[in-house]
Amino acid sequence: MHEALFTYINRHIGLPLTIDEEALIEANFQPKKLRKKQYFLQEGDVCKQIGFIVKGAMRQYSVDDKGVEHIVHLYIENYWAGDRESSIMLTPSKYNIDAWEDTELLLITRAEMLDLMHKIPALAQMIRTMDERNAIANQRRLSSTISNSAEKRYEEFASNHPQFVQRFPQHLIASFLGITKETLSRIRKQAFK
Amino acid sequence: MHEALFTYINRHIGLPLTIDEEALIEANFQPKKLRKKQYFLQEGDVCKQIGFIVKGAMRQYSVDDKGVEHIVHLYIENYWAGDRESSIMLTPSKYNIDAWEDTELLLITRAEMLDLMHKIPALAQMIRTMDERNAIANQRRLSSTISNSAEKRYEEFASNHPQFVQRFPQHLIASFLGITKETLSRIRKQAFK
DNA sequence: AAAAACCGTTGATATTTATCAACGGTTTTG
DNA sequence: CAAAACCGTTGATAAATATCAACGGTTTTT
Repeated sequence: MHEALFTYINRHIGLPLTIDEEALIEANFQPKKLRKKQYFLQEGDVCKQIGFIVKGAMRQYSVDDKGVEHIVHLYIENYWAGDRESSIMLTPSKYNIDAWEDTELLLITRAEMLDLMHKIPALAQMIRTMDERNAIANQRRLSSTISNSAEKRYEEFASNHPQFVQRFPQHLIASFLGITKETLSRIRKQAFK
Repeated sequence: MHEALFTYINRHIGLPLTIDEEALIEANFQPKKLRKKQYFLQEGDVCKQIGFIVKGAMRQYSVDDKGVEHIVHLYIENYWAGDRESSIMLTPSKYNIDAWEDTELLLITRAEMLDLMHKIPALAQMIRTMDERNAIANQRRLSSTISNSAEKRYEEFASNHPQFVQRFPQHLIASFLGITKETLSRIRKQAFK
């Protein structure tokens, strides 16, 4: 099960991991299975661990006063799920994260991760790269959200992330884009002619 | 002029910088003055440097097909201005950054910064903290943008960032929030009764 | 000091998007 | 396998927000 993680890490660093490093990583990442709909994080709890997704799909969302869910992140294989703010600040999370499909995760706490990063420089490098890519992706999404119409936002998303479009139902994609499912349905109909 | 940077760094690390470290930093950050409206970065150029703002105010924005500006960031003292995506990927930027007020900056290239981070561990730690805070702020902004109405977004922004509200004109704040200046004007009028 | 640019506001109107309700066709669950 | 939950769609309507044009009061530039 840890193979997927080794592959992921090796793809993001210069020299491949040594046997010893792999052993250290294996010892620190705890496997966990979630069945569809099970929670990984619930609003109000502190996010103590982050999870690398080996297999499956998850979503992160907040729930507003009216009970409406707002999807802030969608995750599939090779993504890291967690609430960074809660995890770093040790504050109760405003988000829920649950499994959309049956999911296999590898879990690690922030403290363990920091420790591992000291022991395995390549891992530290990988995390930095991951953070950068993440920052870039967030910047793009933010920019798209404040600059573009719902239609353009969807087109952009669908062309950049076709895997998500085919994997998650439309109403989740709509929420992720900050629009209602009805509006997305109409946008797609429109785009089709 | 570098004093402001030392103060900033010391506020974000455990032990204060040594004399030698301060000298090294001073040697690597190049002072630069921009007059109001001067560009720091123009769309199409690669962002080669990032700038620490010692004094002044700047804005980062894209310009759409219709010529409308969309403000993606507003900066004041103690902020770092730059386009991370362009800087890391060495791709032409989609953004402009210019001085809203006369501004004093300290500039450094990415390569120089990475080098400095190796030589001064505390600086590396500071940058990591800065990145984390930034990631958290972006996450919050994104969440607010997809979940809240224009009115709520403005209220949240005004209460979290009063300095910006008093320092930048309303039409820039509006653009930053992804709404028009007329809508913001009406929201404020509404809120006032 | 005059001219020009900038800024916030307002009114009238158009466009975009949300809301509410209903439906038929899945898929999941007991 | 029957009931329930889920999913996407559509229509009618309402609400939020954008657009366009104009104004008076700054502030900046010449």
